Amino acid sequence: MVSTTRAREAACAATALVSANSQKAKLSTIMASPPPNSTPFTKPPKIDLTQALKEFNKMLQTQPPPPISSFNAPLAAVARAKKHQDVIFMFNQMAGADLFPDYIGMHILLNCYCDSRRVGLGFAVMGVILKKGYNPNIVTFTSLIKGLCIEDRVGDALSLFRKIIAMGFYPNVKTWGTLVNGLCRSGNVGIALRVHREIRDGDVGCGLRFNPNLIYYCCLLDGLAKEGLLEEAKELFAEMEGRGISADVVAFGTLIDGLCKNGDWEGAKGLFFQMMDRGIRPNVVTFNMLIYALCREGKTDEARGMLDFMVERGEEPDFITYNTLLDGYCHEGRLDDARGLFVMIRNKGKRMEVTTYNVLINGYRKHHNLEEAMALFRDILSEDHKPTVVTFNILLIGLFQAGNIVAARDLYSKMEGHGVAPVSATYNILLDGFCKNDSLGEAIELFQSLEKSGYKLNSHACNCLLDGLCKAGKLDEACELFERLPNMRLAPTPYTYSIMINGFCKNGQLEKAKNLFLVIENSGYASDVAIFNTLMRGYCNNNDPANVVDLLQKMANRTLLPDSYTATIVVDLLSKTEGYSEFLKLIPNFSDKDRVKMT
DNA sequence: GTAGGGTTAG
Repeated sequence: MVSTTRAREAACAATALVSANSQKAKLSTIMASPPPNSTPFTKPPKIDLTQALKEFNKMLQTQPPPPISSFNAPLAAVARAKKHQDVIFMFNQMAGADLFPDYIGMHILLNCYCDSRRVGLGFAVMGVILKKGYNPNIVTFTSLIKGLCIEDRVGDALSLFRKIIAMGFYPNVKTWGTLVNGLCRSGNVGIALRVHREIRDGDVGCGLRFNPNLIYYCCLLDGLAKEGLLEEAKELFAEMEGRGISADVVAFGTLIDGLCKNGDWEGAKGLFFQMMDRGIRPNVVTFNMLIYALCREGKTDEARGMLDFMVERGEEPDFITYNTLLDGYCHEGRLDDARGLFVMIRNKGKRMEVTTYNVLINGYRKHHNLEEAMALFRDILSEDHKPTVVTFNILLIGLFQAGNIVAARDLYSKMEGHGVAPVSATYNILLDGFCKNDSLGEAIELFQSLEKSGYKLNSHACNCLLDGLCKAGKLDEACELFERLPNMRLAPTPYTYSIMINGFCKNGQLEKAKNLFLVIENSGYASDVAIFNTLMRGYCNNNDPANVVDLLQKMANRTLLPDSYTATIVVDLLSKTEGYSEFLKLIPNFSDKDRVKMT
């Protein structure tokens, strides 16, 4: 939890960072010179896909066909561009011409399946490799481990890793990196760290030599930092450097970002200076992280200072820099400053990103200035930009919030003409908007027409309509839809249950509310605090304090923490009912001040 | 010619 003191320190640190002239002077000398120890990570050259495909098609038509191995280069090029569908299409074309890939080609296909969440087919390709009399190697297994991680089959990935070691294969830094990165990305940072220690300390046997590199460490570092395990991250950073692997701008950036997001500005600042002392230039990403962190703390002035500072240092801000600061201003309600920045960006003469417009439009929308928001929308059109679906979504929300259903309808009807297709979020906005603007009929109509057209509606869409139906007192229709959810292959969310319970309560059907609650309880579904709150609110409003207390007791028994909404119910209960205050004290969780968060 | 590829917004 970020404390206010921390936030204040953060602001001071950042101010110091941008305002202290001596430091600035020092920084400028350091940063003007090229990094002394730079071993920059060089991105692979941009692949000319058109060229690769042309080459491929030419080979495909050549008679007699060229050696099979010559197909691998274009296949690899398209695979590297992550165009998995295209790669598979290419293999199909080859099959159509009776061309069967060689060992390398089969690995390209296998990896392609693994990357596109079809690890099963990856294993099938390995089957073919074996059938053809080849042996899988560590490359084969590395791809499969990645595929398993992508599909969240972490246990399988780990057991495959151990199995291949037992079979005498030697995982290398790429295999470890794949496994550790896959574990981190699938939310298993703790396991990733354990595996790392296991590999590092040699427990995996087989005489493995642990020779990690910067990329390997960065994967794990990022995982730890994102998970908020900063102590572990710092330790790992030290371990890495202790092995003679010097951090670069990315490694520093990863840790700095983690510290920022954890509110540790002193630590972040320290690292930032340490990095510059080493002659490693912060790049636009580093600055963007700092600007974001400052904005999040509400320190937009310091963030602006940071922007000026980076420009002074000759680092070009990108659209993320601008969007971040713009959003910071909007968040604070400083729409004039936002507009000023926006104009400044526009005057730079570079092509604006539509996302930049979207940020400002959303700012105006949030602060109920629909006129400015719409004016910006017209700017997008007149400046020959293309609005995105996000632009429309923001404006639709604004128009519905303003109760301007006519304009919302009109805008929606114009989307297609702008070449923008609605997405599920758009439909949800419409359904919710119609319901909340006394146009339940229109919401139902839209819902039905979407269903009829075979559009896969999501739970959120159903929730919108369910809420609309309940609030309009159409309980029977709501129940009908609720019962239809399984047919639509949708599972009710906690919010769905709350809507239904609330609907019953509001219409005086407390018994039905309770029954649904019991169904949820008995189905083994973990009720969340919101579901309890809804039912308790219903009892409270119906002057049934005994049942409220009963539910509070139930919550306590399963250590479900009350929230601020629970608190309002309790306050309400105490204000209108005498004799319950003593009883409430007996409820363990509620009387334990360390566990109750009622802020 | 096949495997990991790392930091930033919404």
